[in-house]
Amino acid sequence: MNLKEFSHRIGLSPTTVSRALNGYPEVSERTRRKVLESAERLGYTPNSRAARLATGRAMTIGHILPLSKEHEMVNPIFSDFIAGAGEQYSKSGYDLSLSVVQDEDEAEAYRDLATRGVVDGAVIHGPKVEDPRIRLLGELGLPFVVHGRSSRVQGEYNWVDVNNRRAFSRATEFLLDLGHRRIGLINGLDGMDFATRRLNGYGDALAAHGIDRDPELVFSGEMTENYGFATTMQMLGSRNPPTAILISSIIPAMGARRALHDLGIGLGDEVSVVIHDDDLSYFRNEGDIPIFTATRSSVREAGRLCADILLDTIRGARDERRHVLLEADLTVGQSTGPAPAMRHLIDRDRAEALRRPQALT
Amino acid sequence: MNLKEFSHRIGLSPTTVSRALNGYPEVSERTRRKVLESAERLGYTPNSRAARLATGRAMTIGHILPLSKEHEMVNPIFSDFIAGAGEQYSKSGYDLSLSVVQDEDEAEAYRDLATRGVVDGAVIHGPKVEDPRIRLLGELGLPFVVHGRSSRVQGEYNWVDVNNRRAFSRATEFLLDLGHRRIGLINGLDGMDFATRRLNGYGDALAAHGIDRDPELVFSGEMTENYGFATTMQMLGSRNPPTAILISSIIPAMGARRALHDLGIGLGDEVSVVIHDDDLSYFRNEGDIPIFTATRSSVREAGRLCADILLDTIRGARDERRHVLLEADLTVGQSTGPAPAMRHLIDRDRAEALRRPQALT
DNA sequence: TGAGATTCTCAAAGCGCTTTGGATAATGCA
DNA sequence: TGCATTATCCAAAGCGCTTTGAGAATCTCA
Repeated sequence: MNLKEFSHRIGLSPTTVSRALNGYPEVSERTRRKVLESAERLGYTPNSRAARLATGRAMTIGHILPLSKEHEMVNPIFSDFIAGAGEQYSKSGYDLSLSVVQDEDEAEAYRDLATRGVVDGAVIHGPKVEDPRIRLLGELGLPFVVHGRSSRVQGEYNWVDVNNRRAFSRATEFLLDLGHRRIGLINGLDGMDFATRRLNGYGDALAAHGIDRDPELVFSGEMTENYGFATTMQMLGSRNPPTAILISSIIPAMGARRALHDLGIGLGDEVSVVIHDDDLSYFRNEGDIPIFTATRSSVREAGRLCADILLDTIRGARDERRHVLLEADLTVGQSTGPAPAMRHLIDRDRAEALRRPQALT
Repeated sequence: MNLKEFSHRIGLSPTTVSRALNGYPEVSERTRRKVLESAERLGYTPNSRAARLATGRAMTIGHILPLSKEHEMVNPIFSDFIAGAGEQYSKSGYDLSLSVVQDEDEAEAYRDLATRGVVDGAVIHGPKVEDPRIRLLGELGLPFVVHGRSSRVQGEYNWVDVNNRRAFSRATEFLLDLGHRRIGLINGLDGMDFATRRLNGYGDALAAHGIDRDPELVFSGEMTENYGFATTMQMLGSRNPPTAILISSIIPAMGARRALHDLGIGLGDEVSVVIHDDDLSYFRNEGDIPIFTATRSSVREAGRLCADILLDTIRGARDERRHVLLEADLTVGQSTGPAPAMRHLIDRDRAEALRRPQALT
């Protein structure tokens, strides 16, 4: 049933019905109630295709999921992020359009989304250090928000990011305090902005303690379980292995744990591990004492925030840019302890305190 | 720029331009080339909102991601599935609309998608044993495909499923052959169709060997790491622990491995584990000898197949239903071995052969 | 060369909604 | 009661595309 027929059936003009349904003030409460009721009863729902053409609004937000030919991998945080964002879209009556494209076609995909007029805004996932998509969306005039930031892009834009640098310098400092001096870093893919910031945070803390960064202890790659396994194996098999490792995600941390197990090395005991925990719904690092000592920041919450910001800029007249910087608190779990060589040196009470679970914010 | 302006600029009528762009035969090749070229040069792309209204086609497939208030968890296979399906949609010029809703609102969400006319078809994820969505979509007249099946729903419909029963009876038989008699099952959530089929396959194999199903060895729940840990702990802490465990996904298998490790029990040695592996991109069970002995079936491929089938039924005139039943081959990895009590009884050569990696199809 | 067939092009009518500008009915105030 | 407001409602004009039905142009072949 279309508007014409529906309005005719209930003895009103299409105009009035449309106004009643869309909450315009020109229609009396009594009429509005009657319209809503009849729509429910007769099963009338306005056709969105027509509404979108008439209003010029797509009522849809675009997300692009790029797949690279080599890696063929979907970012494991993607689904949690989208769940968070999608929740907010639903609440505001927006739809979510997801385009899966080969990564070399990504720019074209954004352009397409914009010119075809199927979205009112877009989200940029996984920004690189110098990400061309930011400029592109700016030129296209499509409102957008970045999940993360792009260090080498100047100009203002909307973003929601974790304070990666701070989180990783905090985590590194924590390990340094425990007496660790050789600390490995299993980081995300080179070129990703978050990976760079984390590397810097790690480097900052080491530098503050006068420790040189050993390139043999720093890895970058896609965060799979196997990657965590392989890098941990490599580090621990070297002639000068680390006593502690920082890992950028809980997924490679699974691989690291496997490596430690295979080598018969005690986690949190002989080798300490601190992870960054995105609080993935199927992989909770929880319990009285979490398994891993971790800097945690919910990626689902980041999704919600991105959505809120984007919807705000789409609806809002004011043209200001909005940012959110999330702090990732460090929570001590079972995976960290005093550096082996230090164990007898460290004050017993202090060591005990450091092992106790607590938010160190 | 719109069609009117564009066609005027290149000295043609809107009709001709539209036909040229949409590949109708009424336009000469020369004209078509000229139009395509000019569109490229002048940056004209037809407005999809208008096209959708005019054609009555949404050129969009709907997926619904339900979130339950209690679990708050996103199915970890979701992103890989969607990546597979999305790939195919893109190739065919279809968009993918993703609705994130509270699970109690799911039926309403499908209804909404259909009546608002924003999708031409939909995919049903994670069907229950008796799933009302199948009937609902049938009534709505919306083409759909189910990823999985629903045992207690009669009537024909499109689906793509893994032969779960066969996979799990195979896996169970494999363990029985290795001499295991007490075999645990860490299964998916009760009520899910796939979980029921897997339970049946497991039960079939046990029954064929005259073994009663011990309810204390069967668990159902959401497949998180912690779930795998907790159930494994519980089983191995009982007075009559299993010597082998079947696990429905690699995620809880991580938890099981953690439990074994914590208890100091050797994986594949003292306790054997067989998993079902969805071949998640960030969690590959690979290597010369895979870590886990597993029945494997790529969920990404299932996504591709679902998309193909759905697009086919949307475009195709013929009203036949289509099914795909995927067989999950068993591949032997490092996580299985002869049952401890049997070890001295089993012929050495045979045991060796069973440990060797191979597809047993 | 011209009739018929073929190829190409076009004007105009939707698709189902929103929204403007104006008409009508109801209400308030003197 | 009469006039000015105000509260309701409506007709009609788009939104930008597709597609029908038909006309103009070109081609084919006797």
